Amino acid sequence: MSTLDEIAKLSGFSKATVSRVLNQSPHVSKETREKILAIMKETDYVPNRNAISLSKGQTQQIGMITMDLNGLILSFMNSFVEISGRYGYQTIIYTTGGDKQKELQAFEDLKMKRVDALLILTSVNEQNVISSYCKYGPIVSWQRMDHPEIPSVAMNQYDGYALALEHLVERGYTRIANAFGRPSSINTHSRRLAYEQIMAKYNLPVIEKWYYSTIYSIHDGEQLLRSLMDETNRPDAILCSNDLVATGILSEARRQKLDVPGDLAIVGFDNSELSQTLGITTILNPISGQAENAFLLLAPVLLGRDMELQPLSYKLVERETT
Amino acid sequence: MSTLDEIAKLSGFSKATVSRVLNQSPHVSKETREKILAIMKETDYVPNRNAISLSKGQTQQIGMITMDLNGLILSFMNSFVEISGRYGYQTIIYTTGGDKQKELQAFEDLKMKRVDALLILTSVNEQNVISSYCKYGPIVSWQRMDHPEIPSVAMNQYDGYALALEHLVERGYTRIANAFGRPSSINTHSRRLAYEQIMAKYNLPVIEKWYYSTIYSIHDGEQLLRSLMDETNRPDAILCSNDLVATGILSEARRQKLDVPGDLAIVGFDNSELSQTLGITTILNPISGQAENAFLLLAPVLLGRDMELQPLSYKLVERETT
DNA sequence: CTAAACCTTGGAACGCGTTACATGTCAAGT
DNA sequence: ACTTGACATGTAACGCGTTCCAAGGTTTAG
Repeated sequence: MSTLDEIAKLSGFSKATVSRVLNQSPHVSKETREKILAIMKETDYVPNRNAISLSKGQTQQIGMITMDLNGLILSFMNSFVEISGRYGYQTIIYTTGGDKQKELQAFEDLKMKRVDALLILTSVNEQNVISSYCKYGPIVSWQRMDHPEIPSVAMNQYDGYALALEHLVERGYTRIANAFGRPSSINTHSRRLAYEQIMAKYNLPVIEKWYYSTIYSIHDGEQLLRSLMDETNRPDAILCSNDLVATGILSEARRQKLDVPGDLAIVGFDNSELSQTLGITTILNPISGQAENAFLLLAPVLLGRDMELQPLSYKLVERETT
Repeated sequence: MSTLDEIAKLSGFSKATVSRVLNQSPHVSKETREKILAIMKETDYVPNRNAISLSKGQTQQIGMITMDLNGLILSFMNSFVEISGRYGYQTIIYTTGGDKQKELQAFEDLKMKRVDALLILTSVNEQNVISSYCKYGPIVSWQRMDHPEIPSVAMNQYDGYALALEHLVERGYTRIANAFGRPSSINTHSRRLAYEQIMAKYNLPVIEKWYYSTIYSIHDGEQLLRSLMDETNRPDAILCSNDLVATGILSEARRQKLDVPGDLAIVGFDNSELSQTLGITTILNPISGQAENAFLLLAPVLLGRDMELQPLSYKLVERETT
């Protein structure tokens, strides 16, 4: 395997000139360039990425931190890999499984310059631990972060939730339950706020009993509906924190012979493939757009130029469950 | 940002000794080690990954090539990232979108030593093009490859398909249709073979008309069943190439008021999350096991030691569609 | 015809660890 | 007392491009 040095010797030019050829510098005469290129071809020369990274001080790699890989993250990842690839950046995955130590490894890799930047999808370390790594390279987050140095591309779910609520109210549903996720999360807070404000707007009762928390999965959704079946005064609609929960509720409703949307309306969140397949009304969460914005936020540092973020908005996707 | 050289100077020892401390070499006295470690802590020293990669000649990174990211690949990826991480390897994603040139980039990265090895999930380049890169590092494939130098962890689908067939026959279904994928693929070939042999074994008719090809997605499944509705002599069971197709057929069957499994039995393939959710009988494809085997196949070159592959087998997962 | 400007190319240091080989020391073995 | 060997540490080359600065040659403008 030949090296740049060998090409230099074979061609009779200096390493500097060979390097210029490699980097398409205009300061090389045509003949020289051609001679050197010919020799490169002959000797099957390929520059060594590690040497380049070492001397340039950057790797063209972006680390992506996530607890696990799931359907939602997939679409984010897809778009992010796509757009960053377009600018010559590779994406490298750090799945932490929620382990703080493992997650820290990603931050150490930023410090060691294995990656030029980090994208946090979900993280478990304290924010001040994370922010202490900001000096080593740009970090952006999907998940909302309360730190000025770490911008987040997550959207305020207030708008999306309000959209869903208005839709339900319009359709005549008044007894609306909420399946929230993590009770302390910012998203839950926004949703609750939206719920209370919209209900107030239409003079509808806010029933705190119908705030359900820590509902995340299909299974949680199934269980939630099952527990509701025993009650006499049941809600006539359930707003879910994601499409998985909506799926669980829907399949349990079918099992219980409830008419959807007659007896019960269901609204999911995210517009995942699952909701498309099953015909669940949901809120389109512009995830690809957020992924692109994540990269655009890194651009100032990575590419040295500001790039305008694209404006994003939630959309209601009406299907058969409302 | 301090360097190894600075640590050496500050501590009064040579670079070699500092390096030994870093690499936990036993040939350093306890006091020396402690002194050096103390100085490292003080100066917030972190070794530079690129320098290490350059001098060691390897990056501890494995590239994963795929046309796109989808549900099935997710579980493969999850396991692969997990096991390779356990041995200190990072995974870096190359999504090609089916573009040959983009895919070649991954192979060039192997040549340039950006990655130590490659894992092909789906590729579009000719096998002899791919195999010409074997000399630059180990390459394994999920997708079956007909090249001696590129081992594949894909399993012969004959067994899985036979399992599904035996199950259907046992249940009394005799008019069994096949929804195949790519007609020329090895998998389709194995499935067809299994079909013909099992049908022969039970003296059941093989109806070539019921070989459907290029059926991949939910949408394809829906369409297939719709077209079947017009026929007078309908199959009483459909074996699908994946769970997506089964999902499509199932939801269309519901729409058409067909009784599943009374009028029509459906068997999927892969045991994806979707099939679990919807209660589709399917064949469990041990994907995580294949992912682990993929890494184990790289182990001889990467870790310098042979590791035993784990034996894998298909399993029938009975649910509500048979 | 000369000075300023430009183009092409080279020299050498730099980025930062790793490692084969050499040296010096001290204790155990005979 | 002398050899053998284990152990701690140093020296210097190596891995491979990049880039700043300088220099020689040529063209252009005045």
